[in-house]
Amino acid sequence: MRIYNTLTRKKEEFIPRQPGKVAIYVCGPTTYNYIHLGNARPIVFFDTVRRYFKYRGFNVLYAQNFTDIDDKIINRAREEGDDPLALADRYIGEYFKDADALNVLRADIHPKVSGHITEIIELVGTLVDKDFAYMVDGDVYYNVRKYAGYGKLSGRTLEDMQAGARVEVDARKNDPMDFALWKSTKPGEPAWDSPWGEGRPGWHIECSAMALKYLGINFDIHGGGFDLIFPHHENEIAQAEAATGQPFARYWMHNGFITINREKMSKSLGNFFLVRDILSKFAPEVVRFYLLGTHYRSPLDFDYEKLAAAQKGLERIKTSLRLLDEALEGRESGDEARPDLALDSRLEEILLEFEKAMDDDFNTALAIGMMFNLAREVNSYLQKNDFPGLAEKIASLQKARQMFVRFNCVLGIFKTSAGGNILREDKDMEKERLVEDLIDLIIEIRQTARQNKDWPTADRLRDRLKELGIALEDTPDGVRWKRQG
RNA sequence: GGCGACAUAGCCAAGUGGUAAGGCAGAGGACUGCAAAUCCUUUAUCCCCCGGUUCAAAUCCGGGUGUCGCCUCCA
Repeated sequence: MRIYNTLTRKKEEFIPRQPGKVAIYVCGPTTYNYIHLGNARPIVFFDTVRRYFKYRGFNVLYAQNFTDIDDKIINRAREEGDDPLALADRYIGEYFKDADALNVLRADIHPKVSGHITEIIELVGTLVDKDFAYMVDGDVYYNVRKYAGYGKLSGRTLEDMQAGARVEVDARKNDPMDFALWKSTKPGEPAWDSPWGEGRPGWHIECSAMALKYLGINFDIHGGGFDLIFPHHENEIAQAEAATGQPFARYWMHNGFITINREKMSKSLGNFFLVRDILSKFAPEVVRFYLLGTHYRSPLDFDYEKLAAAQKGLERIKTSLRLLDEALEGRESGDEARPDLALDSRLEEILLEFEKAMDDDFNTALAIGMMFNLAREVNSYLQKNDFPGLAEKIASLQKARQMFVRFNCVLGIFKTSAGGNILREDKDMEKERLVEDLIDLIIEIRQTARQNKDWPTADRLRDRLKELGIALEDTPDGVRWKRQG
């Protein structure tokens, strides 16, 4: 497998710290609001990375943190008259609602800052002891001039950064780029005792402390959005490597932004779309499919038209799955089941291409292309062979179905049951069943009309159903229906 | 001011030296009572522009134009 490493600016062969194991840390959200689509991209992408490692047989240790102590949370809590930690907790709950909907698997560990104050204080203490940090009025700052590697991730020198002169000058700091490890308490803020007085952690120290605690030194992959390269990840490296004297993480992966009219989606610009608002208009599988349709390092421009186009594409894959299921329904693979050699070798090719795509820096866009190729092979085969008439040769079709499931295991687009069946949204199943029965009834009536060549009635029923979002399809084997829009 | 990324058909989007995946939209055909779905065929002589390297470049190098990002909270 090859991974683009921000640290070296090139694709490198992935060599795990320990054979067969991979430890991944991804920077999670600061929980003071619902997540927007820009937040969802890394969540979905790195979930896919993790799934692929598992698919490749790795033992995966996956950690994603929550920042539950932060200026923005404190401000928000003040506005709402709430307790900051309670507010953060509430939004962690909301986060899981959105992430679950997008079929994001739970991380092995979801550490929170508030639960790791001891580790953080210990790490800050080490940095102070080793003279990488200094105290001013109860604040503790990291001294960037003491760490020779500062800037290696973002590819800048301290001189480069200061040329911008956008850093506010704080005379108390040794260098304008020095950043807070520990902030002294202010009235009304959550605070903890420390050797430097009451206070709370700075933003960057938490990830160094928690990643070191759970994943250890020199762990495999650290991920997050491009905007975290500097200063967040640069600072994480400076803290961890100064404290341990060892490399922090081996591979740094950063996803590109979601844009709106080619401009970064961000809270400060106010051009963001909340995941739950999008999910009120489109199925979660469409959103996930859309997010994975572009390579993770490229920007992805969002608007509802593009989501609609993705929905139509996904529809094609679902149709193929449905046709396949219909063809296989009631058939068991027995002794008479022979593979179709031509189809088999095509399937094999597609599988290899899929894995090759994923091996090459997680090229999910190409991988999805392979899903379309698979759909075309299946559809074309069923068409050519007039399949429901053929009792044998189902072995290859079963293999094709298995491939859909395997691809889905990695991409996580459809929710699947334990048996690998791809399920539809299973809310309100009872109502659902009634609706289905009613539609079947209407279809029966329409079939009678058709037998009587009463086309106006038949067409009217079909048109009315269409208005209600139910599309009918007449086929030689009977009538099929599906939801539309 | 410093650093960096990107520019592929009407739209979205892979492809980083060997002669342009895939999807959406469009066109023609098969199938159909008409549709839908599906299948088949078709849609970029060419990958922002100009130079260079090479037997060979969308892909490498130099220059230009444009768009975006980071340098401040941000996924």
